[in-house]
Amino acid sequence: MSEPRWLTEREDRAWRGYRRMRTLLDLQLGRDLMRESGLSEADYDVLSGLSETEGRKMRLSELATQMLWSKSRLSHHITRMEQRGLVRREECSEDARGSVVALTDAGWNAIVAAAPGHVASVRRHLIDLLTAGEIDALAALSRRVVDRLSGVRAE
Amino acid sequence: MSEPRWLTEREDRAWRGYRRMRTLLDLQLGRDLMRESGLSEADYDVLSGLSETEGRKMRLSELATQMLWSKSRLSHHITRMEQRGLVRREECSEDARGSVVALTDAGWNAIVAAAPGHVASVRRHLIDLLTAGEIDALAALSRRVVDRLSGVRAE
DNA sequence: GCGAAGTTGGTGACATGTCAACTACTCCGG
DNA sequence: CCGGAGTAGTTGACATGTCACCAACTTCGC
Repeated sequence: MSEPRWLTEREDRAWRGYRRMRTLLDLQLGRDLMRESGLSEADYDVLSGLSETEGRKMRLSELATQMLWSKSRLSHHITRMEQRGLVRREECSEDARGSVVALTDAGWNAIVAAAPGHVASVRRHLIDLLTAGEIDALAALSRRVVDRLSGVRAE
Repeated sequence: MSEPRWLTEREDRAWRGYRRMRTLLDLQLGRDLMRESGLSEADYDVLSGLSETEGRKMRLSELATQMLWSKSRLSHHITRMEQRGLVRREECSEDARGSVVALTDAGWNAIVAAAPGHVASVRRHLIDLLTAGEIDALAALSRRVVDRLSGVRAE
């Protein structure tokens, strides 16, 4: 076992910076969103995912895959959102094992009401602080990281 | 209320990319770490923070501030780590309200054993996939975001 | 010194996420 | 058509984090 390649000072700045940003940004965006619309980020993501699909409904497993959530997590969360009237479970006609999550009117209204404020919050705390070059760098770099991780199931 | 400034396509790529990266990277790093050393990322961060201080001990509130954790969260987590023998609570001589968290030998050994693998994991899944320019861009951009959020307590 | 106000850390109730079964169904080779 | 393997979703037990509140202590104005 050879001496590990520790991070250089520059690499360490990037790594620690990324971690701090992640923590603070999440917290702030979540707070803003909750205060303005009573939704958690998780709620917002579910509603947002559904709102973008044809018919505003989707198979549970498809939604879970798209969101990178476990089926269990999504199932629990959908149960809670269903109790709040934001979504509705429907039977799946093609596959009797499956179920479909559909946006209710209340859910649609909630996402429509929340979106402008949320985008503004994302701009205020992140996007508008970045140069055009940084925007593109962030997109490129995260794309590369995500692609590699998506290909590698376990290592 | 005017039409909100939605994200442009480039901005959206950066934002969604960032979010996916965050989710996948966390998951993978956490898995690697847990498999190789039996520590969660939270455990690692606590041990790492303590290991870098003079005397390997720190006030609870100081550690919480540095880690950007709530005192409550840290208190709960320290209780759990204490039960596993990784840290120890000590009374604070200067302030009888306070307490000090100290690294035990087991905790020190755990972080020393875990660090090389964790750094390798961070390199493999993030740092080594980035160009030098991207490293610096990430450091600069996260610095800016963090600074702004640290100044703004509530908005 | 004293009492109000702030700080420190701990606690319990609760929200959320993970993991490992489990049920019900589909798919496929023979 | 049957039986076993695989898949979809649910569930319960448990780990973790949040929030509100409390007790103990410090600090500060008077």
